[in-house]
Amino acid sequence: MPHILVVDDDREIRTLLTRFLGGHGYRVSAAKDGAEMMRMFEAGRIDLIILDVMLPGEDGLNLCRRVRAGSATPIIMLTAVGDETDRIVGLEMGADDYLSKPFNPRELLARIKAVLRRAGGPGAPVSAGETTSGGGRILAFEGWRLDLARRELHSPEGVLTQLSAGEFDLLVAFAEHPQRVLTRDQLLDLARGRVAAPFDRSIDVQVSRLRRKMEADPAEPVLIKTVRGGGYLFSASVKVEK
Amino acid sequence: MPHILVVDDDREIRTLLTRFLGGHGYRVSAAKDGAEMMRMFEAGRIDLIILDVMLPGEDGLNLCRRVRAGSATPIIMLTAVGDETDRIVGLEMGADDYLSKPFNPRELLARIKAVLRRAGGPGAPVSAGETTSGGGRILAFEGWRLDLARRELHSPEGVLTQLSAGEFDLLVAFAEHPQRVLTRDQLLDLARGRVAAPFDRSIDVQVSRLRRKMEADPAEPVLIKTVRGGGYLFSASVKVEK
DNA sequence: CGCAGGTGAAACACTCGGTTACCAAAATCT
DNA sequence: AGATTTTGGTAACCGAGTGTTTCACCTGCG
Repeated sequence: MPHILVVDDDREIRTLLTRFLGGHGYRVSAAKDGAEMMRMFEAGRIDLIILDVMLPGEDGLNLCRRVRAGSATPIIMLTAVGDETDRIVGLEMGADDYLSKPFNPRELLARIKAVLRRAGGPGAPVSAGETTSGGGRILAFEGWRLDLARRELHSPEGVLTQLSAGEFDLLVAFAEHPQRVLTRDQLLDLARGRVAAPFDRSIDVQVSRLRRKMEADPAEPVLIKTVRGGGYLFSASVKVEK
Repeated sequence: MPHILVVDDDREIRTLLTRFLGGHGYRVSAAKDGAEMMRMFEAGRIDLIILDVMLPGEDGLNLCRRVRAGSATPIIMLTAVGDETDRIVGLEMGADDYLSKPFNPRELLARIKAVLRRAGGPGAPVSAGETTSGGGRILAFEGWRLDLARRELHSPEGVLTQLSAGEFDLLVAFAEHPQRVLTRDQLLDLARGRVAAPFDRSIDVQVSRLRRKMEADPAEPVLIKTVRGGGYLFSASVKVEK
C-alpha cells in the first residue's frame, strides 16, 4: 500500500485528495506547508509526494530541490494553470511529473500510477543505450559506503561487509535520517514498515547486531548512539554521492 | 477477416469502435476490463488488440506486458491526451503503436492497417518471452554478455555458458530489471508468464541453479542477492549494447 | 541504599530461503 | 514408436535470519 504525502495550503484540496486517493487504495498523509511536509517526510516512509508550487513560506520548487538533495522519492508538482515556467523549472528541480490546476482526479491517479511504476514497480525495463542508474544512490559516512541499488555495504577499508536484509534496511533508515533521534517506533516503520507490538525489542536486537559488525568497540558505540528513553541516533554525517 | 479486440471501460467508445471497424471489414470483439479481455484473448484467435491504458482494476500497461509474456499479438495502446509517460512506458512494454485520446477514427484505421501489415507478413514467428522491438539486443553486465537474439550467455572469459530455457528467461527478467527488488510473483510473471501457486518454490530453485552457474561463490552471491521477505535483486548495472 | 524502568546481550523458537533428491513432462535420439 | 536425456517443479531437510524471552546491569530517583 503506497504512502502518498499531499502538500497543499488549501484545506479543501487536502481533504479532497486524502479522501479520493484513500478510496483508491493509497495511504495518504497531508501537510499544509513546507515545515510540516519535511517533518512528515523525515518521520515516515513516503513513497510519493504531491507538491503544490504555491505555498506559504518556502515554495514548492525549493522544497522539491531539498527533497531531491537527499532522496529519490518521486514528486508530482501541482502548478497554476498554464504556468509553463513553473512546469519547466519544476522538472529541472527533479520533479517526476507535473499537473496544472484545476486537474482531473482520474488524470492525477493515472500519473501517480505511472510515476510509481517507473520508480519501483515491476515494469519499466531498461531502455536501449542507457546505463541503468535508477535510484542508484550511495550514502557515504565515516568512510563507509552504503550502495542502495546494489544493497551492499563497503567498509572504510573497501571490503564488502555482509549484512542481512534486516540489518541493511535498518542501516538505510539510519543513514537517511542522520543526526536525529529516532524512536523505536519510527525505526520499525522505516525499516520494516510495521508498527510496534507491546514489549517489542526487535529494533534493540538489530541495533546490537549492526554494532557488532560496524563499531570498532561495540561496547562504546560511535556510529549508532543510544538515547536513553528516546531511541537511537545515527551520529555520522552522511553524504549522498550519486 | 482480421479479428480485433477492443478493450475500453467506456461503453460509448466500445460501441463506436465496434460499429466503425465492423463497417470497414473487421471482426470486432469488445471487453470492458482486463479480466474480460484475457478471457476473450485466450478463447478466440485475436489478430490485434486495441487497449486503453486507463482501466478499472489492472491497468493497460500491465495487461500489455502480460499479453507480451506469452504472445506477439499486435497491440495498439490508447493513452490519455498528451501523456508522454504512458506512451513511452507503453512502447517499452511491447505495444506496437499508440494513439492519444481523443483520436480520429480514420487515423486509427490507418494505424491498424500498418500494424497488421508489419505483423502479419509471412507467418509472424514468435518465441515466448521475446520482446517484439528488441530484436538483436545484447545485455552486458560485469563482463557477462547476454545475447537475447541468439539466447546465449557468454562468461567474462568469453566462453559460452550453457543455460536451460527457463534459466535463460529468468536471467533475462533479472537483467531487464536490474537493481530492483523483484518479488517471486513478479519474476514468475516476467520469466514464465504465470502466477504463483501457494508454496511455489520454483523461482528459488531456478535462482539457485543460476547462481551455481554464474556466481564465483554461490554461498555468497554477488550478482543475484536475496532480500529476505522481499524477493531477489539483480545487483549489477546493465548496459544495452545493440 | 533499594527500587523501577530502560537497555544490552545471550539463548531460544520460529520462519524463511538454499539445496538436494526425486519425479513427471518434454525434448531428443534411435 | 520406444528409449534416453534434459528440464522444470515438488517435497524435504537444514541452516541462516529474525523476533521473543529472559536476565543482568545500569541509571536515576526517592
